[in-house]
Amino acid sequence: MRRRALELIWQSHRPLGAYQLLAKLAEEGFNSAPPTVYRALDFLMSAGLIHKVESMNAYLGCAHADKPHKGYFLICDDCQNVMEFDYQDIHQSLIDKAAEQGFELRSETIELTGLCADCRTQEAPAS
Amino acid sequence: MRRRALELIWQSHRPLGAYQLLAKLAEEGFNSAPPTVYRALDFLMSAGLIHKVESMNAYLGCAHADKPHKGYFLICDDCQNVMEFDYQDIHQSLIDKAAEQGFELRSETIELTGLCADCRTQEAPAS
DNA sequence: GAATTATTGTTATACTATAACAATAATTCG
DNA sequence: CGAATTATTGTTATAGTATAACAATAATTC
Repeated sequence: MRRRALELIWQSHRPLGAYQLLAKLAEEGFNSAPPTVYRALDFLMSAGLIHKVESMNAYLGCAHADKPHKGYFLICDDCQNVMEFDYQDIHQSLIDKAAEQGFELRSETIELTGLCADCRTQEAPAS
Repeated sequence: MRRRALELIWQSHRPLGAYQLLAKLAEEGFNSAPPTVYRALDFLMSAGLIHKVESMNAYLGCAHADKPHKGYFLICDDCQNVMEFDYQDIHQSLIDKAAEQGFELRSETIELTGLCADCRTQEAPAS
């Protein structure tokens, strides 16, 4: 059931809401009330296999399940596609910046929105 | 009513949930059902006076209401206090990083958690 | 001061998430 | 093995966050 949840999240190239996932699982006969789904999501998150996109209340397969705990996202306002990226420079800058204020960094939520290359092209018809 | 909402958010030094705000307004006689409060929050956000902390579903007074649209937060896991900071280097790096992928940046959600200086001291009793 | 626009009120409901307890399945270890 | 422990899933109810849709009032414009 967790495995199937993960597969469904992976298959979607945009973030999936918990209840969207629930519906898909239900279609397949999994008798999945909200707690079941949220438990699966929690498990997959703590296993570092998915991330939560806080600004969308949605869940996304992690692009590199090896390195734990960094989900930096580029979210297209138009098509909702999400690109995950990893940016060591920024990570280090944030650690340093936090440390300057005596703050010990534990987790980072970095969610950027805008227009992806494809949608920019489409929104500028007369180029 | 928007003014009062803003004052209440400013008075709180940690992020305020919409329903917490609603309760405070109700105490003062404002007959504020959820839509009223959310409308005030939307207004204050689009005016650049407050930010939403996505990872907490809570709202926070903006530390520099002049420069629009940048809310970088350091959130203490322990005491929930939030420090807002502005970091031009990171902002520029993000723009560049996004542009590398053909992405036109519009908004940034940067929410960092960890331990603030005070709470670090307290959690390390034998120092 | 009538018409327009902006703001607030009201009711109902949708969406997101968890608490609390029950049942079942998997694992451990004598 | 098989009882005890631990992990996972099922079930019911409810808490918490947010918005739709329409009504009423207040402010502004001309």
